[in-house]
Amino acid sequence: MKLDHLDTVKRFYKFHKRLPSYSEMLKLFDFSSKNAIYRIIQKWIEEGLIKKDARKLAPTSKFFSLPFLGIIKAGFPILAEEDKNYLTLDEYLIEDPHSSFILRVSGDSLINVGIFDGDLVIIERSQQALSGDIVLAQIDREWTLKILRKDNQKKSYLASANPKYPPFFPRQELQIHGIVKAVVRKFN
Amino acid sequence: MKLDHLDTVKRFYKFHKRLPSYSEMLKLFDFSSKNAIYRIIQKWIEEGLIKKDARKLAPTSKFFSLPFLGIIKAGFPILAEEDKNYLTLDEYLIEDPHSSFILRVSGDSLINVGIFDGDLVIIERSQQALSGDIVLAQIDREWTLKILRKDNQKKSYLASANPKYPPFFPRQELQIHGIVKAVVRKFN
DNA sequence: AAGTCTAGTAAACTATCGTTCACTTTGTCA
DNA sequence: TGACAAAGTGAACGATAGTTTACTAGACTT
Repeated sequence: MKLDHLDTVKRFYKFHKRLPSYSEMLKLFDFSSKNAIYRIIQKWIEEGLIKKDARKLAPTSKFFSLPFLGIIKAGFPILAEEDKNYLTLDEYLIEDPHSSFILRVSGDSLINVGIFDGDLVIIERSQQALSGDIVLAQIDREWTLKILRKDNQKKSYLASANPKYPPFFPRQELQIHGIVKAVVRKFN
Repeated sequence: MKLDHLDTVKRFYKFHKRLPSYSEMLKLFDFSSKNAIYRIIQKWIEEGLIKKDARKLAPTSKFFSLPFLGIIKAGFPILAEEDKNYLTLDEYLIEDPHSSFILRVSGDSLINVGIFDGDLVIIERSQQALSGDIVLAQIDREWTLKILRKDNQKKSYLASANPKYPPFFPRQELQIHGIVKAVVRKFN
């Protein structure tokens, strides 16, 4: 597969975590006039891959992102949605980076909600957890990841998402430290 | 929660997709000498949040990433791993951005491998799929997302990960278009 | 064959970049 | 209280940034 100029810039970005300057692109593309670069950049700007503010280059999210092809209905053909749809996972999954962190899950107590042993969960420190939320909690001083439930007396307790484990009622106290906002699993 | 200088820069980055220049930081931090900025940047470089190459600033992955706190074993306390561990989801999940794309899954045929209705899957166009891989395939011209199996005669067929669906043997042809590399699910 | 696009070269320009040096203010700790 | 370090000011520096204009060679029309 041959690399065009955009691929070269993406490679540069991946390695350096920044866009190359015009003079750097001169070398990368083996050109000898900055004007050639200027024109190429203009084209990318029109295509929405790059933008400029205050005369400085910056990538757009289209630059980073993967094509989002559409929905696959098991048993049905692909419904390819709008042609130009792109997605950056970090942006999609993490709404408030400031108050979020990642944990690896060990154990099978949440398999029924599709959280498996080894999965990563993104947790947001949060004030208010609702019944049904999957929460990082401390129940009687012991940390755990479970589903928050409130019974009809509004008393909170924790439930597993695996029928083989019973619900946990706090003896003394139940502290909610965060809400699971997303799960992520990598195969292999 | 009060914003320190680093937070301000992160906000700027999130919005502009680039780091602010020294003069821009002057305004952001309300300083009046570039030297003050210079010193702050030096500190961030020592902390590994920012780096410089060819006199140009660039963030490191530590800059973007969420703290990876460790493993939570259901029923056991948090095992907080090494203090400084960071993770960027895009980098973690997508190995080859060039040949990857995203699809939203509709249907329950893969629930047993933890892929639910509405989840996003990251698919890599790939030459070689192994038995057991979850693949995007075309079986007798119909697109689907299933588990690839090979029987003892090395004949390929597709299986669901839901016992209520039978395996699919191709009448004429079976084309593998990609392998599912990761799943991602957002709550709410 | 003439005319028009496209993609590149070459050179000059200003603004801003990140750096450096010398000095001043503020805070901390003995 | 005095000393020292940390944090900020202010000004000057050369290097590089992105932009602009003018020109050229090849490819595509018609």
